[in-house]
Amino acid sequence: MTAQLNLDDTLAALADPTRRAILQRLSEGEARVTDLAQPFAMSLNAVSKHIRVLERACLVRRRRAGREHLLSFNHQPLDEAVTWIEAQRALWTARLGALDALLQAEDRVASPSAETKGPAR
Amino acid sequence: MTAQLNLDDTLAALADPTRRAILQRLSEGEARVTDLAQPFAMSLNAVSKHIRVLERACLVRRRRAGREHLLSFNHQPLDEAVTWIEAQRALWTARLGALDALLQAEDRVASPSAETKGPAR
DNA sequence: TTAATATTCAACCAATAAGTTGAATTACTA
DNA sequence: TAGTAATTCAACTTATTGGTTGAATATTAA
Repeated sequence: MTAQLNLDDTLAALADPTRRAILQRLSEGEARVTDLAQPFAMSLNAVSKHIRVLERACLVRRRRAGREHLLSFNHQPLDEAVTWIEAQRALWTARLGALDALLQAEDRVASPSAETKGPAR
Repeated sequence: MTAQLNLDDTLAALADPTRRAILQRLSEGEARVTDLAQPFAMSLNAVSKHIRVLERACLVRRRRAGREHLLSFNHQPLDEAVTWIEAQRALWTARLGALDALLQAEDRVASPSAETKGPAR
């Protein structure tokens, strides 16, 4: 029931400027729903909904203290997101490396002797 | 008109497993729309739409060669995304560092000789 | 020229997202 | 106890998403 870590939810949660601003605020420390809502031009309810999205993505945790709900930042899903993105970049640069090696190999073949390739004419 | 780099679009584009799979494939090299669609259980049209979303996010580029459209991976928006995420983590750990320092300072006051500062009582 | 291939465009549908307003719940405070 | 504060719940609206099918547009091949 703990709405386990899920890249789809994490990235979707991050894909909204309001939610990113909320997270940014929370990465400086705990805050109440009302505090989080204050900077925004939307209703408290709207912010409450955004918070719920962040919770579903496990990016924020909630602790109740009387009538106040104290939200806090959880970095764990961010780690997962970065891991995925970095893996893509790694693949990409690996491929560029391989391509580069290939081109160099072609050079070694193409330059010394002549006339080996080309559409000629 | 080049649909400039935008974190919202980037993260929203990444928040879908089909699109991530497409990107993963493209990070190994160029491919046609049909090639990209082949592994999926959905229509070609659906994949075509996913590609359009990735293009809007500048995560893929398109080059036409006759009737074929050759798609390729562009890492730049990923860099931006990682930059944002890392910034949050940095804030977070900075705050934890500060909190830690604070707690240590309190320790120094509370345990040994006492009486150097603090709200006393 | 005709047929097949690669791709998009257009219209549609169901589900979800993002916001609203108003009412309900729960916990403090005077 | 009565009122107010902090928050969610419920219902509703509008826009977007992710998928479908069928037709249109180019380009290549027979």
